[in-house]
Amino acid sequence: MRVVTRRTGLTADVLRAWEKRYGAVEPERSPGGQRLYSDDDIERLTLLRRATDQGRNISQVVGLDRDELVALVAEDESAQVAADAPAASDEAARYLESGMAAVRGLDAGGLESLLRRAALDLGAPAAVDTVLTPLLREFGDAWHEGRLTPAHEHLGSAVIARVLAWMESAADVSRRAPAVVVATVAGQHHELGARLVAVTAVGEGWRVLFLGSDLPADAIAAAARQADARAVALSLIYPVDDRVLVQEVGRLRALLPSDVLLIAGGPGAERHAPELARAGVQILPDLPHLRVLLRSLHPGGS
Amino acid sequence: MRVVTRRTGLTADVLRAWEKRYGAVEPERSPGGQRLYSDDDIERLTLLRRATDQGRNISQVVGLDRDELVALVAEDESAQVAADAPAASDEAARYLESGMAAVRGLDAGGLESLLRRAALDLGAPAAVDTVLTPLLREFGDAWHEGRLTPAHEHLGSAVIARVLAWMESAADVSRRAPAVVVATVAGQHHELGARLVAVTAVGEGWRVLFLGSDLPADAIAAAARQADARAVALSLIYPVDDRVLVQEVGRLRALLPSDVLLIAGGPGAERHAPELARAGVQILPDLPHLRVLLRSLHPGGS
DNA sequence: ACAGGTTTGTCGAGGTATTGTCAAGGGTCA
DNA sequence: TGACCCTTGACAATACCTCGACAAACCTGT
Repeated sequence: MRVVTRRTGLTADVLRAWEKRYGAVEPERSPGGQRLYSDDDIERLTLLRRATDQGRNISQVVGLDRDELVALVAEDESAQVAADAPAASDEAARYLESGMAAVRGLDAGGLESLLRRAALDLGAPAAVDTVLTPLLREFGDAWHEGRLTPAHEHLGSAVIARVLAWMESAADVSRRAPAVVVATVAGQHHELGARLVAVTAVGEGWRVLFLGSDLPADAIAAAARQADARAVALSLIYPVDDRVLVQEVGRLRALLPSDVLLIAGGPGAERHAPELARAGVQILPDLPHLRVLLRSLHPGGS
Repeated sequence: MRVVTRRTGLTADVLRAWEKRYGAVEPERSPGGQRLYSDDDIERLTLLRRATDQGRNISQVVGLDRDELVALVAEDESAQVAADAPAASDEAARYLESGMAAVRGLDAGGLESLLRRAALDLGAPAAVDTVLTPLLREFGDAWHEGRLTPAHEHLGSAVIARVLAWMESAADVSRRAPAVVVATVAGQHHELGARLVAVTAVGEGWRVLFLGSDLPADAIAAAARQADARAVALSLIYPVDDRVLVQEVGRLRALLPSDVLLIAGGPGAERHAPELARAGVQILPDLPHLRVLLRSLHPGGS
């Protein structure tokens, strides 16, 4: 089945070889003898592919059951993430503290130059992971707990958005780099999450098409096709209406060419992880994971 | 196993050599004879690698057990952090190579965006120490050896100057930060050296007064006094006339308030180190040393 | 300073195991 | 009918394996 090769990223030959040689999956057959894969088969094959992508060798992982595979893949992939995830330093802690102080004093200019300095000092990946993201989260928490007024929170978020835009524009990328479409669904915080994704992708040497929020699936798919994108990344934060969200993402998946990877992250993605994964969406827990994934799609990043 | 080389950062050859020569680990074997490493093996190998990375030699650490290794590595690495010179990474090597390629192709725009990306990716200190400085040196060498024409060299230097200016301006610093005056004596390469110093100082949170080249001692002293500078840094490259250089620096020292530190670096400073040191000038061999010194004068840098 | 010796990472040659891919000839499906 | 899929049996490319040798870096003792 053609569908399966697209979904799993394996060639038809490999599919048959694995079945014949190791009995990796045993799909039903149509009356005429053609393979009919179930959703479980596809999931299993995808897991096997991810395991082999990490360097495992088929003959050794093919005997594992679903849960063991999930564990193995999670471990391998997170080991890889851990290998290059920027560690929180005490410098980062100092930036965080100064940043909070600047926000409390409504000192937008001070905050902006502080954050730009942090970005240059720590490097973009470390700054994003250990300063900007935590700061954003802290704004949100402090606001909910009444330690900051909405005005403070807005000011802080706006400055972070500006700094992210600066980082994104500072390093423009060759026209021939692979493209990724970054999109959101609606709302203002959404857009910040998407900006984080965009900066991360640019840092890995990708060409980024940043589509604002609130776009229907067709528009996103059309943009991806026109830009010849290799991937589409969605930032899902508020699950405004669960049903609609999952449905819309599913629709997008169907509209995209099947060799375009659809990636989702954020709380909204976590919550619906099972359905989304089954629909062929790659769920990522955080930016370091995204970084690793992008690198595996386009190693020549730097 | 591929997995192991990824996770430990050791090559397959080294893995086998250690096993054969020292019995560092003794992995199980598959029926076909391939090595099957356990998680403990991987941990142990990683520790061994870290120990050797710190300069230990294998034969001496290979006999230690896990806990001893952990202690040893922790000690070595913390000593390393104290020294905090950014280590050259292979990312840096890639940037260097692409940078040279861009220069050979006279692709100024490409070089500029590459270097800005490097700065954001690695962070300013690491970028300056492991990309920009080596690149500058390489331009010089290649030019002397006829591998680059003067035009290439000039183009490269000009782009580096622009990138340094961008880095310097990106993070402007609070009015209340301590100030340092950065000056040179004459010539165009001089100015690049001084720009490197300026960027380093800005990165440490200092307010920088960048005075162009070719200023007499009185003018520098006057500027330092007016800006209430804590230090004056000189980049001494061509010792145009040795006698004049030493004399002029001595005069500057005399004109400056005695609580203002006078710092000098570069080949010109190295050559006259004894006299200059005797005159009360602090000589520094490279930028990491400067960074440490600045930090000791103004710890709240970040 | 310099000739030996040791340590250690890397490479090549020659071989086996594993695994992806291909060609040929024929069947299935809309 | 044409596009797609099937099976089988090669085939080729990787990936690992061992062993032996080499070269650079480092350490000696003179």
